[in-house]
Amino acid sequence: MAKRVTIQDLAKELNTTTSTISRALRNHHSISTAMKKRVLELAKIRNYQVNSMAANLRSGKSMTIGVVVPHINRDFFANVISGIEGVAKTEGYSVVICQTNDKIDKERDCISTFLKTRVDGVLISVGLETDCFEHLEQVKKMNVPLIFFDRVQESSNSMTIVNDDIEGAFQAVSHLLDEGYKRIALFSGPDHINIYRNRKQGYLNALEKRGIEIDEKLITSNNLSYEAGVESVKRTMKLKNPPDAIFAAGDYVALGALNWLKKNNYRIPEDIGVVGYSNEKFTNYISPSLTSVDQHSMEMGRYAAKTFFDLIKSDNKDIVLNSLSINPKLIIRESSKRKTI
Amino acid sequence: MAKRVTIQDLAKELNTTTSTISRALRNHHSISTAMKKRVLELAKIRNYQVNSMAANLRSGKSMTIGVVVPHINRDFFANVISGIEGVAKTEGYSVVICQTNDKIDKERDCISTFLKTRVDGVLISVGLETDCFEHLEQVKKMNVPLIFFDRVQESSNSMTIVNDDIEGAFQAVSHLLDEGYKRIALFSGPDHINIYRNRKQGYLNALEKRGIEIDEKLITSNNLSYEAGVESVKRTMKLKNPPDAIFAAGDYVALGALNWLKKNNYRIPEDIGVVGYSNEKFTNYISPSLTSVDQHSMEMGRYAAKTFFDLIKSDNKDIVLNSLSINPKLIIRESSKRKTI
DNA sequence: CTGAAAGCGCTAACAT
DNA sequence: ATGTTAGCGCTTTCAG
Repeated sequence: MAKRVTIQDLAKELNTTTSTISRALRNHHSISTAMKKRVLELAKIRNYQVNSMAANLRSGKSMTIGVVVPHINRDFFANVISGIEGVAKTEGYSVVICQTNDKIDKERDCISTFLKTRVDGVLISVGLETDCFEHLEQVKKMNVPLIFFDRVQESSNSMTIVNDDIEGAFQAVSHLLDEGYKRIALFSGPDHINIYRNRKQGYLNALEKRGIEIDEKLITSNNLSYEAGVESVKRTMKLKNPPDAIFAAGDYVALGALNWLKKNNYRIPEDIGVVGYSNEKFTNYISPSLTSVDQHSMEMGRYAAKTFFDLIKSDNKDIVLNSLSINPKLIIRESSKRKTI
Repeated sequence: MAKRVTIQDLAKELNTTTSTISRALRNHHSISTAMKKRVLELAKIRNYQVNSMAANLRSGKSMTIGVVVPHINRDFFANVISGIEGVAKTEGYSVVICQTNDKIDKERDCISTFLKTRVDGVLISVGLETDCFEHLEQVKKMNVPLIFFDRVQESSNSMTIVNDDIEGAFQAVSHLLDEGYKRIALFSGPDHINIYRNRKQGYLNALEKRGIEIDEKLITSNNLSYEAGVESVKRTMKLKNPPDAIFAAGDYVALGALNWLKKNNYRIPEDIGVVGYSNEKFTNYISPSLTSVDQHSMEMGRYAAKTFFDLIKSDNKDIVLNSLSINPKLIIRESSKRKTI
């Protein structure tokens, strides 16, 4: 690798010192306009690029936020990331993304890398497997701001940006009831993850409010994959008393269920209603289109990033920061709309 | 931010020097096992984390690969990234991802950030807008290895990892002809992007081979979005002599077309066949399921990463590295299978 | 407005 | 097997 141009090279060429070059490049007020102009011009000609490693080592900041998500190829997470990137950019920060595939080992690796590379903050949505938080305790121990979004560590006193998942699920299930469905199954995820426990709670609340008895047989917990949806619906529909609607805590699991139902000649929404969660783009593209709960993912990302910047800018680190909860929004589509019957 | 533990702290505590600590931590052969043990133990107790910024500044390597892709929420790119990450990890490298949303401005930003942070190499799939390559010339000017995958800069003499898109398209269109379709429309992307020009070429070759005349009216170029698919199919089906099949150079544009056709009561594949490209996961989940061309995305990522490591390990930088072309694979699904008619 | 000098935390010759 | 020393490229007091 050829030698890169440094501020020393520029200094030598302009018969000045590195301090002046450094200041000029960063538009410091105490440098004459004439000098700034000369420096900027030469920098351009010589194709100078600041060495962030050196700058950051010196300043003690990496100007980088680390983001940990289970899967980057989900619209929900991709949108959150876009939200984060937008805010980060205006602050001159860059965003480093790391995906865990819901594996706790990969999550540990990500955190470890972030700690070594000295990211200035970690924004994370934990994986399905994550029920132990030592690796995250490390982050706090090293005084790196840690902000959770969507899937959070509740035992922590860190900032969290979440949806009101109880409300989202409540709306979804209430909507199904409004449409005349009587026996609603729940496909959810592991209870140790806040969002799934809350979506279950919303489901329970909605049924309770209408005085409908809970049937534990209709409640399934799985990993929310497409395949899990196929599996669960197959089992559930075999019950003596099968459901006439399914509320799934994720869009992929809902899709698996929906496709199995179609293949087995159930009419949707006439015979059975289906509602998903997260409002992935495909929900709008399949047929019947899938009713789902939108989580304002981009907003969530923006808030998470803003929270980080508020945190590092506040001089009083001891203030108790409230967690933020965003109201989700039910998007009603064909898979649950049988009012006309 | 509290002071982080440094090797100096460890050195002081063990009454030795930073060199010894540094060597012990990196398992240098000239350090006694006893000392290594002491150092490792203390490091663990004190929760020491190497400061990569300092280490990299000193060693002149960042141990980081920068990956630039148009969209992270596409299965194709997500899989390529997974492939890259896998190889990178075995080499002790980390991967930094940056998405451009197909915008050239964002692409420039990404490259600029990567150059500043001194990534050791750049792997890129260029955006739809990218028809000017100054920002990429910069990379080469700074002697940073630059490797293209899928969407490449052809004028460059950099390494490229691509599919044989001509072959992929040829197979797809030949398959449609085999199924008895006569008038096949092409929805492709801008001609200045290699993959779209090649997929068009494959389409032309397949028709030519069967002695079918090309009808320019059946050839559309758009941005390959879902919406573009809707728009294009609507226009194309209004032709006096509409097509009985569509070969789309992307899955999303194919999906837009397919949904519009369904909504307008065309039977697929009976009335009209549809084939997409990239084998996104959803192609398997929609109905009718969508025939598509698999690009061996994960493999492509692995090769791209391997190429990078080969490059930095080879002492003779002047060897001419051949570009790599991977054979795509047609996955036949319901949307094009009407043989039984 | 500009320069001199120290040092961020680590690595790697070059000693011993 | 360990220590000494210099320095990666930059920022930032402190001096002038």
